[in-house]
Amino acid sequence: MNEDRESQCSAAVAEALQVIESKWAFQVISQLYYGSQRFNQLRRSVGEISVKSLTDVLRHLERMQVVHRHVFPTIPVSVEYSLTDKGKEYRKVLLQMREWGEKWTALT
Amino acid sequence: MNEDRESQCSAAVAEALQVIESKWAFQVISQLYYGSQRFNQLRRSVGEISVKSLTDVLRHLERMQVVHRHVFPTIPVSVEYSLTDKGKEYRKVLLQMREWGEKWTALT
DNA sequence: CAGGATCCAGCAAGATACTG
DNA sequence: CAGTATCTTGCTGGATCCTG
Repeated sequence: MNEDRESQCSAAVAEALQVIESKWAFQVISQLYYGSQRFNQLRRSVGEISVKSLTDVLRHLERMQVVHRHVFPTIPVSVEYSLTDKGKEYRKVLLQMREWGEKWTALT
Repeated sequence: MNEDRESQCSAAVAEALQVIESKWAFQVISQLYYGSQRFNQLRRSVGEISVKSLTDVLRHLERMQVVHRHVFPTIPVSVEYSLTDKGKEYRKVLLQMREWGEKWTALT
């Protein structure tokens, strides 16, 4: 039986799903495709997101190794967020979504 | 400026994201790849899902035209759920997720 | 500036009981 | 069988205040 294969596949998809589990994740990732951004900068460009939500999603993406956090010891400190290679390659998933979305929304 | 292009792209991705917005959607869709299933049948194969949650996600997927609902006027009635063409093609997205997931979880 | 801590409202989602 | 209706609750996520 190929239950192992099954569950492995599910696990892989689950991992990908986790990335965008938060409703803000997609927007954050999209913004970071334009280049690294600082916290408040990101906050503004994303739009109506609370401090808590942004930190939450950033911590989440950081743990998933999709986003990298770089602290500059200036005064006051500044922190830059950028996509890791893993994060950059997630674009493929998003592009596939876009392709699907465009195909099926076109013929409403 | 290409803001239109931008927002169109976002909308397309948003559409795709909506499909799996519910945490059960992925499981339901996966099950339906095996073929159409009836309500309680689906309930059992998905696992620990409440009646409400299952009806909710099915209604949602139905409105997104990802799932088709077919009622057989037997006594008692039986209802079969299956994937539409739009739903079947969503597999591409899932496969892309799987590919990404497998690549990056392999090297933990 | 970049968050940590806390408080609270609102909704998601489960359990349960009932129906055509 | 395939739901609907209702009640209840746990957790999400926003607002606010505070700190290194």
